[in-house]
Amino acid sequence: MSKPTVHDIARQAGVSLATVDRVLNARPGVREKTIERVNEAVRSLGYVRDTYAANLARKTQYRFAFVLPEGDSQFVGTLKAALHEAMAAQLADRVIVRIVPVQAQDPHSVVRALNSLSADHFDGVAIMAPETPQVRDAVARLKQAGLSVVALVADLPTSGRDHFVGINSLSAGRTAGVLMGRFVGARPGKILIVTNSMLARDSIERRLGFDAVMAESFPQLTILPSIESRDDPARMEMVVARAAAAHPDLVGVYSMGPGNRPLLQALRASGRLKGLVVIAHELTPVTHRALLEDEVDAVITQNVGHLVRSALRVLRAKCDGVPIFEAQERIRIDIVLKENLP
Amino acid sequence: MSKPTVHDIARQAGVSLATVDRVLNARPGVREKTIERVNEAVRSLGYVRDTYAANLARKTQYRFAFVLPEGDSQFVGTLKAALHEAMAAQLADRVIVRIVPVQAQDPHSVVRALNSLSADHFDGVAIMAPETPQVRDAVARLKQAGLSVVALVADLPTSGRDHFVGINSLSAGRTAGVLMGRFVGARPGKILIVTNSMLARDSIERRLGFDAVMAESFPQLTILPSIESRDDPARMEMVVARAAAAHPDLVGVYSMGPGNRPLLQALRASGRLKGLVVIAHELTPVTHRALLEDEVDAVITQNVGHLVRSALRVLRAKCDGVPIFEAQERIRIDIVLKENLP
DNA sequence: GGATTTTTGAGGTGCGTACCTCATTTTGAG
DNA sequence: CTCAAAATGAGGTACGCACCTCAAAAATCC
Repeated sequence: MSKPTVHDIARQAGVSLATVDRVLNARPGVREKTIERVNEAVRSLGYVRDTYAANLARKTQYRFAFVLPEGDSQFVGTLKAALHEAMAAQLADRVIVRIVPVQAQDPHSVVRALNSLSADHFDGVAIMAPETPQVRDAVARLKQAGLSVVALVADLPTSGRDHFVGINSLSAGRTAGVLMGRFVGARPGKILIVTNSMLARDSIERRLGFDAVMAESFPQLTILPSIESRDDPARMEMVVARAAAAHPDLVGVYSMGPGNRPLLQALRASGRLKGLVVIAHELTPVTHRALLEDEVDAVITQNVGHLVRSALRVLRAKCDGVPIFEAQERIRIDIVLKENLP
Repeated sequence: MSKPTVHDIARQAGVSLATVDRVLNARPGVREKTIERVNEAVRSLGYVRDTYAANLARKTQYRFAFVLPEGDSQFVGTLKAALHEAMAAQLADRVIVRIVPVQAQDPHSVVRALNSLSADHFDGVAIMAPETPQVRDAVARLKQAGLSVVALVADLPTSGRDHFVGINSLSAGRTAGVLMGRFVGARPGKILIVTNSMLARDSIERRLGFDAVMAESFPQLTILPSIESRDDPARMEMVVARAAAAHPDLVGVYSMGPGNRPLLQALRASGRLKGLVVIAHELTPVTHRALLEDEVDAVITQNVGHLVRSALRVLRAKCDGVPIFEAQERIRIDIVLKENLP
């Protein structure tokens, strides 16, 4: 009738509770034949361990670290807010999270932070940082020490991380490209692409996706060389203003990453904003407001709530050694217009 | 250090465990002053009840019914699949769900189903059915009997349901309108709107949203009177074919509800499909495929996984009498293009 | 067949909470 | 002040599971 328990398994398999316990928790001292009998009972009864009761008994605390860029990035701000929210909501039971701020653009800072995380104090780490050889090695050390590691927002594919929680940058770039092409319409013109740094893997991939779609479907649009702001708002404003002035036939702007505030300021100052199709990434207070004001036409984003909840679920699953529920952990590429603002 | 327990509260408030228990579970026999003391301790320690331990002790089972339209609607199919998935994944602990199929277009069938749900067998109900006076009364009876009721996908605003899990139809219609207008571009022409029935509240609201955007921003487009299929695939094919033939200057089609398969078939047969902007609702195998084949330009949808998980969470929260976490329960209006297909 | 090792059983404890019973103390009314 | 009623305390049991110990049974070896 109701959920089978360990007692039911013991009865079904004709063994004692202690033996069931040994099998379920992979403790030694059980004959292969008996293990089979118990597993058979588990299968036939459809037993699933009550993880909450288990954790209650085990009085485990999942200790996770979130390595996040410090500074005044609005996206990271919303991410942190979502993290606190997820913890406050009882969602994340028995989970204690420590946020470890790093200077993301400085690999040494990241490595120092990662090396400070020992298995004595943490069971898992979520890392949002650009991929560098040093970071890759540090992740390998963490894995060696027995920690679970997930990459957050930006993937660390060669690092041996357990999982990546985030969206596919190529698809995100393609999505931005299609929206740009269709929103601009038939008129020819130039497209400006702005980013923080074209060295980051996700910038490269977004650009690749964007370019591919443009070449396939919108040949009437010319893409200008990327403009890099290098984390400097003043520089962003200057180069954008210059580009706007230099290209009277500009029809669209694609902002691939952070720095939307100075970008919009420069475009406003240029007096060209209303005539341009602007596509930006990440829904933050700035882009939210810009959507409402019709300054930005579309925002490609990922739900930060999903990001952190997925990261927490995956870390827990990895610690428990249970499989993850792939369909739930796929982060979607959200398209936000003024009309479907959350 | 770690999470405070009832023991900590008892100590802090200077009362016994029994008294804490009486206060926390609203049992009688405690002086107002003492209740205050305990609540004060709860607040100062930041105690939150461990709901899993609580349910373990209480050995409650949450018994929920999902009243869903029967028939071969693809959307309902994906919804059921998501429901089974959510139950299979240990997400829905201690929750047993029974799916109650009804003939959604027949109010009597719905009412009969609702009346069959007694408080002896169920703690809550999620209902996906059109709003009618009979349904409203049946919901009132359920509420009276002490069941929690949430409306699913289609709201029952006047019924006294506890919560609505779904998207705002007006916004969904506006979103479709903007995409239609911008994708069509500058060329003038006619827009065809197809739906199951213009009597359903959500059809009406989607249409209102769509029309409003069109009138505001895309005056060059003319909207034809809605075509209703009345759940009849053959009728759908016929009326769509006729409309396609009658309007050579058709530039777009907005499908507001079910029936995408016969709609697309008719459009294919008319030979006009490739030249039209087609916007449809709900991501199903049919619309998924149509996106991949460039037959449909955009799909407005809601994540069925979110829908069912949200419904389950809300029902649980209502049964527990705890507040719901609004931000997490807001279902987003997803825009799906070929490029950001999940 | 006897000694040794391996496997199994029986039972207890605790996790945080609910719910119960039975004293004991405190309070308020007369 | 007395006495009944109300409020509180002390303690137990259970939920499903993990983890522990010690004894008993079974298998294995020589």
